Amino acid sequence: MDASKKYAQVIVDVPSLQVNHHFDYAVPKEWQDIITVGMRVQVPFGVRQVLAYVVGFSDQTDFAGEVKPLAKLMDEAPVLTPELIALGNDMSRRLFTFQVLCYQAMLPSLLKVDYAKYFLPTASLTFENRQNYFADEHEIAWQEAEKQGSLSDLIALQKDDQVWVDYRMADRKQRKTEKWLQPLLDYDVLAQISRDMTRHAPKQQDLLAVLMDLDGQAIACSYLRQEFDLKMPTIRAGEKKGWLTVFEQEIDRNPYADLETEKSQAKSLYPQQEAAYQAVAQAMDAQQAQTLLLQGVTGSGKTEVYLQLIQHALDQGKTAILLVPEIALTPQMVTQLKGRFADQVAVLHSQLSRGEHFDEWTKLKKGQAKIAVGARSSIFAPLDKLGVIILDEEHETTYKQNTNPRYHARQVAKWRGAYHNCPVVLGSATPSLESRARAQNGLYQRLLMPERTNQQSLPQIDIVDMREEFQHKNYYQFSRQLRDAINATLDRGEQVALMLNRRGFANYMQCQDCGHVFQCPNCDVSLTHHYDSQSLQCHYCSYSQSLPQSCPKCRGKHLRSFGSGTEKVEQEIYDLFPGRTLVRMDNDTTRRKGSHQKILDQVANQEADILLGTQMIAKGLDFPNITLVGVINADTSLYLPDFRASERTFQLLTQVAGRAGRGDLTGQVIIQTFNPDHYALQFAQNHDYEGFYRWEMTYRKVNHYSPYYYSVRITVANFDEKTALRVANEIRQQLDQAQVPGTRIIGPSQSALTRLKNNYYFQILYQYRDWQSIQPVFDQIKDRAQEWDRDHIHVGIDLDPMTFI
DNA sequence: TGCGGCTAGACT
DNA sequence: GTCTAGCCGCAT
Repeated sequence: MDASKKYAQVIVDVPSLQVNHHFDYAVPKEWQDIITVGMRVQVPFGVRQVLAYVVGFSDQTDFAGEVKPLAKLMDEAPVLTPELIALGNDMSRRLFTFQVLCYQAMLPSLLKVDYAKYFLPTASLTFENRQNYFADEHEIAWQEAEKQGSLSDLIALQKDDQVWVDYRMADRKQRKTEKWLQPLLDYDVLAQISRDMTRHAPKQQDLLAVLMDLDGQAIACSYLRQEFDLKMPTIRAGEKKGWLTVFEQEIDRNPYADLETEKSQAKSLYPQQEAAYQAVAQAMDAQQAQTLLLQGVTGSGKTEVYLQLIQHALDQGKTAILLVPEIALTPQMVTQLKGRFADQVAVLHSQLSRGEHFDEWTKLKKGQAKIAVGARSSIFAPLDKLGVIILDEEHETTYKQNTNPRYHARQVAKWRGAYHNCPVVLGSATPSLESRARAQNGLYQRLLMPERTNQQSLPQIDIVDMREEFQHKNYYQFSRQLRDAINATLDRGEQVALMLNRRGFANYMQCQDCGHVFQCPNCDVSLTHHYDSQSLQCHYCSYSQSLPQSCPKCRGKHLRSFGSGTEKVEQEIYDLFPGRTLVRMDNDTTRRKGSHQKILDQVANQEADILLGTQMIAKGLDFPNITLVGVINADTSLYLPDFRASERTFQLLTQVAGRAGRGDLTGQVIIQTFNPDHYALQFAQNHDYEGFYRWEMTYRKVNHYSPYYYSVRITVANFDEKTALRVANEIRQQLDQAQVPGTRIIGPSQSALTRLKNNYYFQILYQYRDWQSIQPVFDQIKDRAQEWDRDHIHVGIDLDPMTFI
């Protein structure tokens, strides 16, 4: 017995400030040898039973009250490693959120539990009431009572001691099992039984023969049925005679069982790839927790470098994580990975069922798979001995979670890299300004891959001024130039990809005559059109103006609000290009499982002439026959009320341009815009990331934006507008009073979506330089949030937000 | 005095 | 987050 395991320290599954610390429970003696840190347990918590995570042990407790014992162990093996427990602790403090939410974020949803309550009769329940409420049932689910309207009656009966409430907790984890049999007797004994059998029993004889063959090995019962036509009754009969024993064996679901994979070999690297590979491999060999920024143009062969780095980790007896944006996790990509690493890789993504997700996770946990590939949350893959962590398309904003815990996978990656002494690779053609700047300052090592591996030059990019189209009375969303180019491309038997830029859903106002976009005089971001108040508002500061009638620049009267309304495009394609086949790829058409693959197959088999899609088509598609890429509307992402709007647009355009000319054919790109002179478009046209970086850094510096300043976004929501604003002002005051040097406070201002779910939203933007210095004041705000929450005033803290809507 | 509604604070 | 003891106000 282990005396130091007298008490278990647990974090309960209750996301609330008052219980955001560990509780001590007594460990029953019989569990002291099997319980470990990281297991899930069931504990009595007040009158309820709740789930809790074991985070530590001690042989004494500070708690003065009655220490209750653990109720149940939920796992045979821990689900969290000591590393992940420490990470969750750090994360929660850093992000001003609850520890338990961090643990939940790390685990497959199948490891959550469902809570339920049941009414059960006591001895004093009257006959009449039993007839009335229970009828033939021995218990009534709380939810059921609620539905049938008998809840208040039953609660009354509870007070009268006629019924009691049973609090239950049900594990969602249910392993899929199948029946196996274990032979119990030796060959000689079985042979003897076989000889001694007097009655005519052919099936039994067959069974004995199989058992002799097995030589003590366990086997799936289903195998006996398939191969020897021996069914369960026969086997059960053998069990009764003591020949064998039947047991339930856990099986793995394999979501990719039907995926055909071709074994792929490591390709030889080009010199630029080799140099990048060597730099990372060196850091891996030296066990250095270094961050490397791999800046390679689209088509420069980053993926092959990743694959070989992962191979290097495996060769060292280590493991690896590869993060990709969800959108890039196409069946194509999975096939490629499985081809190289077969069963060594576990792929985690949102289209897997809960069970499948859990099984993939389990493979990592058990060490059956050594490589985790997936979207954001895969950064928590339960792997030991990490050799390398790679984030592909590191600039993608989807790496930041936009619900609590609002973590950024890049930040977590660096934390884990430091823990394991392994390098973190950030790959992108268009790195985030933050990462690029860190490379500039020497915090990251910068690796360049400026050439495409197919030796093709980057595609020619043309910018079309849509204002002119408008003036020539072309009211279609297709310019004459794009129409001609589409026709020419299709006539050559090649394919076209068209991107509809629908980022975000804030509406900005633009003059159709001169392209002028209404912007905030204070903040240098575009104003948002609020339909309810018929005004233009800045939601950084509180600037507001009534809806203008004419353009202040050219006096034109054709003002239009942009942001959505792109449904027409599909119809226009049918009108303008009759007889051509079109496939659409957006959130609506790819939601169903396998539909993504179907669309891609259609394009690959050239069953479709035109691929029309949202941002989705900008990422990771590789079709040699697509030679023309058209961007219908480059502007929508340019005028989001967000200081990163230019950066996003530049990245998006560069990426989508990279889809053209992947094969031997030369690519062409046409970008339609009302703002042909905007620097994001100009730099994208010239494939000039460095130029964009320098220009954008100046803008960020002047306006105190990231990476010069970091920010925290505080949101306040309440059904009453005045209350929300009052609390927002209170918070503003509190921040003012804290007087942290080097900080700036903007707002409160109305959120772009003023009223959502019948709540009014206000936000404050707090710009800071050093997290340590702001921690105290935000801890205070977090503490008060509990009070406000009681009054349904929801205060949220988002560290380094990615959106401002 | 008895009750319903509400809220502060406990939950190991 | 969920629960309850204990408080208030109101009706008896």
